[in-house]
Amino acid sequence: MLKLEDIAKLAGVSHSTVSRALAGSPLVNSATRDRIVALANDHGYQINQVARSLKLQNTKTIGLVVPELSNPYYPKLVQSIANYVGESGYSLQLHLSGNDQNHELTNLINLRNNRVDGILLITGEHGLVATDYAAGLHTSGMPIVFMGWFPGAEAFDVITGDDAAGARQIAHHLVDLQHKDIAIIGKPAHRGPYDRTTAFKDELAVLGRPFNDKNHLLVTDYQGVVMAVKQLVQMVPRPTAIFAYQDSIALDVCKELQALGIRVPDDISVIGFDDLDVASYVSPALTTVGCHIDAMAKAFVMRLTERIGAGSNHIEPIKLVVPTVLVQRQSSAPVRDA
Amino acid sequence: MLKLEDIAKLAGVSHSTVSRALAGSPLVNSATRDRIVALANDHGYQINQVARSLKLQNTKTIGLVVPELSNPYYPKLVQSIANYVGESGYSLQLHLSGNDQNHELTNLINLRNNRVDGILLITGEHGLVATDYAAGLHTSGMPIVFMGWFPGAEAFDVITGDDAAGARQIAHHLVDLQHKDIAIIGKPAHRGPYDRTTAFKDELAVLGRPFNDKNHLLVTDYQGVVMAVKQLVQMVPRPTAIFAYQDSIALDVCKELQALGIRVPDDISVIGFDDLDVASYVSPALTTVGCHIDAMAKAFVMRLTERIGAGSNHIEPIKLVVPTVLVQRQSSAPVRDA
DNA sequence: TATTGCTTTGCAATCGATTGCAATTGTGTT
DNA sequence: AACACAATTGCAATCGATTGCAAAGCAATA
Repeated sequence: MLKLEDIAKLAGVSHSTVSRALAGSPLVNSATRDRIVALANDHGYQINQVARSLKLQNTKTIGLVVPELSNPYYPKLVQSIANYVGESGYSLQLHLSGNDQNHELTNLINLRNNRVDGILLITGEHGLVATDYAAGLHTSGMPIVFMGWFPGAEAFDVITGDDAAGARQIAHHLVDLQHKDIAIIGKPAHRGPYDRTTAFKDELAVLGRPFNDKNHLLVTDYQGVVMAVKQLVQMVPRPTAIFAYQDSIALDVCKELQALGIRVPDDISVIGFDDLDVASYVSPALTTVGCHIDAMAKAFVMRLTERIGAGSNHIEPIKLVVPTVLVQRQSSAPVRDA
Repeated sequence: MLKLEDIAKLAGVSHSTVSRALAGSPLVNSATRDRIVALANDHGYQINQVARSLKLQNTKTIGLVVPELSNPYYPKLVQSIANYVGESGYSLQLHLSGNDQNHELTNLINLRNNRVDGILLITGEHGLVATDYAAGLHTSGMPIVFMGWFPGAEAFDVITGDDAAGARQIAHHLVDLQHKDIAIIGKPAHRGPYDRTTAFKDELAVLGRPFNDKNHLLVTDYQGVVMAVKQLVQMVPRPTAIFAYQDSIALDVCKELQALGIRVPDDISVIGFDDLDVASYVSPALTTVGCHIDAMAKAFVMRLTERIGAGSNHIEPIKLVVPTVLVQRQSSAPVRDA
């Protein structure tokens, strides 16, 4: 692999001059520069970014920690993030923290060893796991921006979808459709007070339809959904609408209801949260709430590059909340007359 | 950020000794070693991988080039790849070449500048785009493994799903179900002679049901599918089965058929290719062909680490073909009596 | 005490770039 | 011809690690 020195010999100048020439420095005679650039091209010289990084103390690389890619929500996000990172002239180092995020700490240590210029961290079901280490990174000056809520997030740059607002939109939608007996199916909340289900219940109360907590079925996996749906259809009065904590659960719920011969939305309306691509494929297409993932990714990346650009200057942490949109499809309908 | 020198001062030794101690070298007195390691931990020393890379001439990083993540086939792959890459002790640098792969060359140049230890490249619709550059990398000794077929692939390590075999499985399946009037919907083939549709037609001929080429509708986007489906249902005789080149198209086909009041599979059977997650969510669940993505990813990564491990020794290129599985779901059924 | 040999440590070069400063060259002025 | 000044170029230090080789320390042996 050619290095500056080699081009320098070919051109009969010193490696300093080659370095300057390739960087387009005005300190080198333009004729010399052109000659050097031509030589470098002809011989296929390509800079050694590792050496450059060592000298300049930056790597032009951004680290991304994301739980996993099986849940279709993440790939959409990563796609957009990768595009913006690339556009900003950075390379992207991808680390998966895993479903249970047990690699989060290792991921961060790796990123620090690799001296990435900044870190984007997407939290998962368990919020932020490597809290202390992340905080240490932050105070030691490593630019880092989070996506997702977690306790203590106020001290950092955090971007989230407006979960609470989305939940409220769903509440309004169901009330508009005259639903009175409403159920929630979803995992226990790991994201703190701004949780979707909490806001949903609160808003129902505000709208004069206080939520009955025995209608909140806590499930965590497919088996749980199967059980919950069985239980739910036998309730008296039977709920006419179900709010599932996330689309993937909503899809399973629809499947189970249909398996039991119950029609969606004729008998029961089902609403999800996330607006996955799948949501529009299934039949009936799922009514759900989502936010503009690309806009979110853009803000995420831009905020980080700002921090990187600010160098060691202190920047006040901010919280960015991205608005949500209710996407009405076929799985929700007005309640039928009894 | 602490460096070896700093720990050396604290311990009252030279930075060489610290380097050896942290590397667990037997050349340093065990008492000294323990003291140094303790000091390093206490002060949170973390190695500078950039400097290490420069000296050792390796980065412990693998580059991955993949077209995009919106097509749900890729995230599954990337997820598995990322896991195996991590397990092997490497970091992963992710580059998206884009739908039309117009970033492929830039991606490769970047990876080379960054001196990754090896490259995994997943080709897309257009096969390999940056052919010359990739070949140059290969001959210059950069370990590189491809996934997907492209002209001239014989000279490199290539891993593919057994597209041809999968297509043949589908042909058999449809013939078993007594289908005679069969249509294909799919984009023009960019992957050369081993193309899915080609093998499909060939096998039908072998089975005594020669395919009529006017039943092959070439479409490239959603609008195309809409048109094609309209055209198809008016054919005389009307095809009783459709083979879609890939799941995403099959899903759109089902949607359109249903919109026109045609039942799947009662009136027309539809079969896809890829076995995306979505395929099992939709109604009716899609019959399709897939291969074990995780196994494929594993082979992909292992082959690359082998190449990296072999250093500059010449290794014969190999072609790895991963078998496919026919997944029978609800979208295919025996042809009805007229 | 001098010699040998082993264990442990440090010196200094090296990886390939960037850049402040000094040195060189060339041009214009008197 | 002598000098000032600007435009180019090169020297050498630096980034933070690894490692071959020399040197120092120490114990055992003659």
